[in-house]
Amino acid sequence: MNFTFSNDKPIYIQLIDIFKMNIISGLLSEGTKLDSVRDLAIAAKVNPNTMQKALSQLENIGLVRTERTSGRFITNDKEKIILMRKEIAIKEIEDFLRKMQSLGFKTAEIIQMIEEDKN
Amino acid sequence: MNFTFSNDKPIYIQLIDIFKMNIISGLLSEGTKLDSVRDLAIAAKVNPNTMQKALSQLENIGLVRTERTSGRFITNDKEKIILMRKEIAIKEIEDFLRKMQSLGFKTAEIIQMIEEDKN
Amino acid sequence: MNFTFSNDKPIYIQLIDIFKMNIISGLLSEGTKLDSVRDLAIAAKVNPNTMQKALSQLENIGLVRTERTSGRFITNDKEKIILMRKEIAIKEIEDFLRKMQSLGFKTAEIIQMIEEDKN
Amino acid sequence: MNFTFSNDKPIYIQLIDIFKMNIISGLLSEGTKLDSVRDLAIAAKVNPNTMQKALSQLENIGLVRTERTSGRFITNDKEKIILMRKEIAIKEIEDFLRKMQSLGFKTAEIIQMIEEDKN
DNA sequence: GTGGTCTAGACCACC
DNA sequence: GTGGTCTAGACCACA
Repeated sequence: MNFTFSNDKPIYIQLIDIFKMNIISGLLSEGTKLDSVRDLAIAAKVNPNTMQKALSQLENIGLVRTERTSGRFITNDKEKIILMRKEIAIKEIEDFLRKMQSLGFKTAEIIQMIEEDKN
Repeated sequence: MNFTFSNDKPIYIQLIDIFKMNIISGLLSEGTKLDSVRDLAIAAKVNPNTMQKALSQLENIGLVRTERTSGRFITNDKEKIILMRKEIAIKEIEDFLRKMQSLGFKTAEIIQMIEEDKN
Repeated sequence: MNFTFSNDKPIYIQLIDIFKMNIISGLLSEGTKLDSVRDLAIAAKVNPNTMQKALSQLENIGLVRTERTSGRFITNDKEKIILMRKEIAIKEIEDFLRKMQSLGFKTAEIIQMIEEDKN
Repeated sequence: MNFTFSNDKPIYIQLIDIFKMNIISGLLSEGTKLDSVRDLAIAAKVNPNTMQKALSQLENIGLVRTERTSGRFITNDKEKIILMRKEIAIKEIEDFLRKMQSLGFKTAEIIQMIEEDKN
């Protein structure tokens, strides 16, 4: 797992995003057992409190489940993961289009630029 | 000029963005004299120092020129403005594509979703 | 660190210069952790905001790196420091020669005067 | 006469420097009649008050003499001009050497860099 | 405790 | 009146 941080957003937010991405991409597949908070914190070179905060938010969203005695696991709910992927995509697209439109680009232009960027 | 702020980003950053957009959109055309710091601060319902901070950063980027005792002006450099629009667009597109790709979407899918969103 | 100010230049500019010189001279070596804004402000007998302004400009130049909650550090990039020393020197030399030449001195004369001054 | 201004120093100071340089270089030779404040102000694209301030300081130093009815003249005192040239040169050299030495350059290095810059 | 942001209000040089 | 600087002091998120 690749942990690199920018400093324009709180680290725990960036941790959450990293986990989300790794779950969606399948790098962390359903049911996988996570390392301990302490080990994860060490791996990410982050304060354990920060890692803790990220994980508990992931738990709130339902992407991670805690079992008191045996540790934390990625949810088994495959539907949930697919749904989240869709939700994030829609949000990203809308944000993107809104920004581009306020820059004065038409949808056709935007698509063209994406086509070009592909190369 | 419409000043409304969210609270997820510092006000001075939002001010910078507002000015940028107004410059790009042509609402503030090249060479225009800006109102005084104090007046702009009043208009935005913001402390003069906050407005000053935003404006001096705009000056650092080269979008605004300060004449010490006569006021601030939008750059005359039309090229610079066009360039900035392009730069912002490219940055937005790349960010967007990177995110979408790490969500596992192919360019074709992305374009299709944009097409659909249009409606 | 010796903080004394003249009043022909803004304090924050003088602070920047002091830090630069201390970095170049090695008094603040690469990677060093700086004291907190508040402590530095006290040491320099200056308002924390003023110190902050100086430090954030040093960050813009890339001489200082900020870690959001753990403090500020001198860059680790030794090359950058050497480069900066060189840049400042070149700028000073060019400024100096330009002035001397517009006073009507030839390079040979200038060098001779420097030689004499040495004694 | 070439009037271009930076904005790191007051304009009237820059005006004074420009006049000094032009006097020393001989572009304004001894005894020359200056244009009126108003015309000079127009030529320099500067507020007449600013030009006035510069000229009266030049008068204080004795480089310019005002004759109530017929206008302002560059001093006839050639010695004074030569002296001033020398003074400025010495000051510039000392400033320059002080700065270079605090950057850690030895006199020999400085001279070498000047030699190189010459090309 | 750390940096970051913001407000309020003052003073200054310059034009 | 203009921008620029500085102080004082408060509040916040983050670690």
